[in-house]
Formats: sequence, C-alpha cells, structure tokens
Amino acid sequence: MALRHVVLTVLARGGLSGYEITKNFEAVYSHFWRASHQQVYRELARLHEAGRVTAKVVTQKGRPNKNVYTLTKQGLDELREWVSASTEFPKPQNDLLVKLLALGIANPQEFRVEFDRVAKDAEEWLVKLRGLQRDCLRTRKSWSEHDEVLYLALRRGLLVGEAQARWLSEVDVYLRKRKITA
Amino acid sequence: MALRHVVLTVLARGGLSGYEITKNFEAVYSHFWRASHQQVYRELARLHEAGRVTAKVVTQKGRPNKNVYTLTKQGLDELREWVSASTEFPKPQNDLLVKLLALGIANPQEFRVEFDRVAKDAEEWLVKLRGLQRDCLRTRKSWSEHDEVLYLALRRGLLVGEAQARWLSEVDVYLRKRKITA
DNA sequence: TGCGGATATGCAACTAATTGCATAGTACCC
DNA sequence: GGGTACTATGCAATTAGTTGCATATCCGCA
Repeated sequence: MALRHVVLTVLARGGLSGYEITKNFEAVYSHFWRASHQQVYRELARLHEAGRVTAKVVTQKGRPNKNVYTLTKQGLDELREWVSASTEFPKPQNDLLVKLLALGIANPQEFRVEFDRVAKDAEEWLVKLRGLQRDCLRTRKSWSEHDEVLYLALRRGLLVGEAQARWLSEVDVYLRKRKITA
Repeated sequence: MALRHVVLTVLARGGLSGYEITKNFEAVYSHFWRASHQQVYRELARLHEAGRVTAKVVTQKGRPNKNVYTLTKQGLDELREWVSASTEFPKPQNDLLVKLLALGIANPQEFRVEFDRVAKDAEEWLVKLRGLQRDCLRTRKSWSEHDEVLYLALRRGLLVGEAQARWLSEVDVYLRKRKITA
C-alpha cells in the first residue's frame, strides 16, 4: 500500500487539495512517483473514510472551490509507523529483457527499431535529469532538508538511469554481434 | 499486460506445465521476473481461453498428472507482435525515497535500523548476482543464444543493483550528516 | 455569446497483482 | 499408519492501478 503513504507524506508538509497533490506529483515527484488524479482522489477519499485526514472546503476567487485535506493525529501515527516498518524489495521486472528472450521467434529488424527508440528515450531522460541536477546545485547553499531529500531523489534517478543506459549499450553490442542493425 | 507475454515467451521454447513455468521463474528468471503459481495458472487459463495455447494432459508415474501447454500459431503471432510493439517506460517508484521525505516527522533511529537492513539486503543481492556471474562465465564457450540473453539479464541485475548500492551509500552519507546513526 | 483551456472533482468499469485457502497424488521416513 | 515434503492445480477475496467518461467553475478571447 504505497500510494496511501505517499499521499500521507506530502500532506505531512501541510494541507493540500487533491488537485495540488496531483500537480505536485507531476512537477516535483514525477521522476520517482507517478499517480493519476483519479488515483489521488480515490486515495484521499479512503484516507478520509479512515480518519487519517480531515477535509475542509476552501472557497476561492477566480477558480472553483477546493477540498483541502489535513493530516490527523491518526494519519501522522500511521505514517510514522510505516516509515519504520520493513521496506519491500523493488521488483526486477523488465519488459525489454523478455523481448530479448523472445527474439528468436520475432522479427529482429522490427525489434531493432523499437530498441533504438527505447535507447533514445533513456538518453533523453538522462539529459533531462542532468539538467535538473545543474539547476539544483546552483542553489545548494540555501537548501532545506526537504530540498536535500529531493536532491537524493534526483541522484537515484541519475544512478539508476545511467545503469540502464550502460546496460542498453551492452545489449547493443550483443545485437550487433548478431547482425541485428537498424 | 506483461505476464501474458512472459508466459508466451517461455512457452515459445517448448511445451511446459504451469508448475514447470513457475519453477522456471523461481530458478532461472527470479532476478528479472517474479510471479506466483496462482498468477501463472490464471494466465494459462486465459491464454487457453483465447486460443493462444493448447493444453494436453500428460500422465506421469510417481507424481500427479500435469497439463502441458503449447503455443498455437495465434500465440506465436501475438508474441511476435508484442516484441515489435512499443515498450513501456519503467516506473521510477521507490518506497525508501518516500520514507526519506517523511523522515522529518518519523523516528530517525527506527528508520536507521530499517535503512541498514535494506542496505544489507542490497549487498547480499549483489553478492549473489556476482556469484551467478562467475558460474556463468566459466561456461562461456558453450553458450547458446538463450544463454547469452540470460547473461544479459544478469548484467542488468548487476548494473542496476550496483547503482542502487551506490545510491544507498549516498543516502548513508546524508543520514550521518544529520547524525542519524544506528 | 460561445469556445477553448486551466482548475477542480469524481464515478464506473476493467485489468492486474496479492493473499489465503483448498485439494490431491506420491514418496519417504519412523 | 501417521507425519512431512514435494509435485500439481486452482478458486475466491482483496487490493492496486488504469482508462474512459462526466461534471462544474472561471477566465480570456473573438
């Protein structure tokens, strides 16, 4: 039950509406957590039902009203408990690898096109993260603790992304050896 | 719909029973795909329903009978199509990172214990993969194409695992800086 | 006044994954 | 004969995630 705790975590920094949480996910957390607005609203409804958050309608000018959710003591307790609880081992699932295993019966040329697209995406992802890192480091002096952790999130994206890119280049060597070229 | 294609892929190498597929997952594929026997049996039932596989009861001596599933032309076509189709970008979700974000309101000592456990698991995982790599490389001369791809699977596990370990050591530095020690 | 776009929320249906449980044959040991 | 373990299959309930659709407010623009 991960999304539940992610939502509790973002609410721990202050009350937010479902919409604001979703926008936060897209803007700040997108390189380590993704969730659709439907998921967020449903999760908020559940948390409210379970007494982990309180809801308050805030009237706005110039835009529709919003429901601002705030952690209750129970919500805070549940989050605290979760942080200390055991963490699941991340799933090693990878689609591209399965495709490599099925390559024997597939059309290698067509696969090569798809492989190149994946490799290009991986490179672009890395370029994007490196850009973010540069922007981040410029303000290093004035980081809050939250900024520090966001930087660690970025580091994780970079390290894992670089590993993936290196792996893709090893796969490329293998494909060339098998004369599977674009 | 990934498991479906994983099952098709393993069946492409020859007919197998649900039990054999499950055992295969545990023994050979466990470091890049995991699925419970319940998942496998259900997926086989769906594939059978959809005409992607045929089933044949094989009577055995000394053990219960089994259902051996074999790919049909339709199954082979679906697999071929999937291999060339576009691949989803892997999810960057990570629990430990969320826990770091929630650290401000949690018990740092308790988190440290859990963090150390995760780091230890990551190290053990790497040791296991390095052992597998050594065993693998010993027989390099006589590798089939399938063995080559299994080696690529191992390489992926190693590269990603090493990235994760490096990230954990960066997190460790951060935790020490904040005087969060075991 | 009507249209597109951002803000804001949510239901319903579907698909996928997890967990717990149930069954049954055989082998081997004590 | 009873207990344990391995082979072999599967249902049912729950939880999680995805996709499509629906609704409503407000702004700016033509």
